[in-house]
Amino acid sequence: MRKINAAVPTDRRAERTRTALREALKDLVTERGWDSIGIQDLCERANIGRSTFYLHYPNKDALLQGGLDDLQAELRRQAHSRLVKTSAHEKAALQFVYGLIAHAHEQRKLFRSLIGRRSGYVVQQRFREMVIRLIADELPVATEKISRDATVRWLAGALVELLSWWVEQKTPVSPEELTAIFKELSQSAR
Amino acid sequence: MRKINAAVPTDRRAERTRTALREALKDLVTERGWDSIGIQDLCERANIGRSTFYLHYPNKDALLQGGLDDLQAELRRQAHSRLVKTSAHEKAALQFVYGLIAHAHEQRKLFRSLIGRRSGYVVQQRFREMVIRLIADELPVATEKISRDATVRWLAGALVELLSWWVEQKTPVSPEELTAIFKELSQSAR
DNA sequence: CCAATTACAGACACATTGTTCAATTGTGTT
DNA sequence: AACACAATTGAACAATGTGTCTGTAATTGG
Repeated sequence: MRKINAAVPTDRRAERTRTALREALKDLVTERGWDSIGIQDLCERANIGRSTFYLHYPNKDALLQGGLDDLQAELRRQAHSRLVKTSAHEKAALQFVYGLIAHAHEQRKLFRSLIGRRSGYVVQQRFREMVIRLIADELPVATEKISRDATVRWLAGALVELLSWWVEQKTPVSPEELTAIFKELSQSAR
Repeated sequence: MRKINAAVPTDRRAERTRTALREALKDLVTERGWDSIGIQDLCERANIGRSTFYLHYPNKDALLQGGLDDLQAELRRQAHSRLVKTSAHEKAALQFVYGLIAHAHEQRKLFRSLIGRRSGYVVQQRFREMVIRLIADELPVATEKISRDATVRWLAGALVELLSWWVEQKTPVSPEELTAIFKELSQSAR
């Protein structure tokens, strides 16, 4: 394995190379999914020599990993800023759900490649973990005998799958409707 | 692509070859996950010539799909036989759920590698698709305004995620309890 | 301007995939 | 038991992709 400078590049060329690679990754994942993408393809799309790739990342996963941190940070930021905007007297639990759904609505294409059928495992996994954390934060403390963890996972799985169904619909229902559907279906969890 | 005889083999040799391959797949997935397994490895483990593999399956995915198809068929069979036994006024849907959970219980290690953290994308995807099919078959026809597809996906996501939580627990609740939990949580879908 | 860093194309060894083929072995059938 | 046929085998093959290494050219920061 070769030594990789994983830190923030000080050189403009390195900077350009990396952003080009990340853009290429985003595009290609959106178009063709994760598995079918080769390093060849990434480099061609990014207009980068293939050997240059290995100067920055040891493999495909590392590239994804790098980009994903940023993405997740942004998702959380956006979701959070939406959350604060919702009025304080709407004290219903799982307020973030509408925010998340609305966000998925605006960035439909991105979400399709994120959680849709063709995305990669790492991405889906991360996204699910994020939703699990969000739900774990907001779910009222369990009163019944059903394990809270179980409920959280159950709810998160349902939400993610519902979302991934939704973003692939051609003429989807509105974000408000979807939120209503989800809350209606999930009322047993309250 | 070569022509594959996908039908039930009439020849014992073909029968043996296929079961050997499926056993090898099960073992190897349990040991090493999905991604790192090559067709080489499968054939060595199954004691099969590499070219023989391609006489039966076009690729790794197809082998997995075949195994999952069997599982699906068996779960359906179980569910059906249960259904006849249950009294006519207990028209409970989703009979297969207990079968699936019990199966996951018996083959805990396999399921951990199948749907747990270490598995690959393809496996999870295929598994989820199977659950979606099973649910789609058994879910009562929708009466409300909520789209049936949405309900199916919602339910499938919840079940799969609950399962994947369960198989990673150290001291898990019993299969019966888990089934009860699932039905309790999902009652809004009925 | 200069030294250091980065990019590049090309070539290399290596692994994996999927196909083909002739020879051999096992099977179902009569 | 003998037959025709289907399955298996190992070897060889092209094609593709990966990761590494080289010498050279181009950009960069100082």
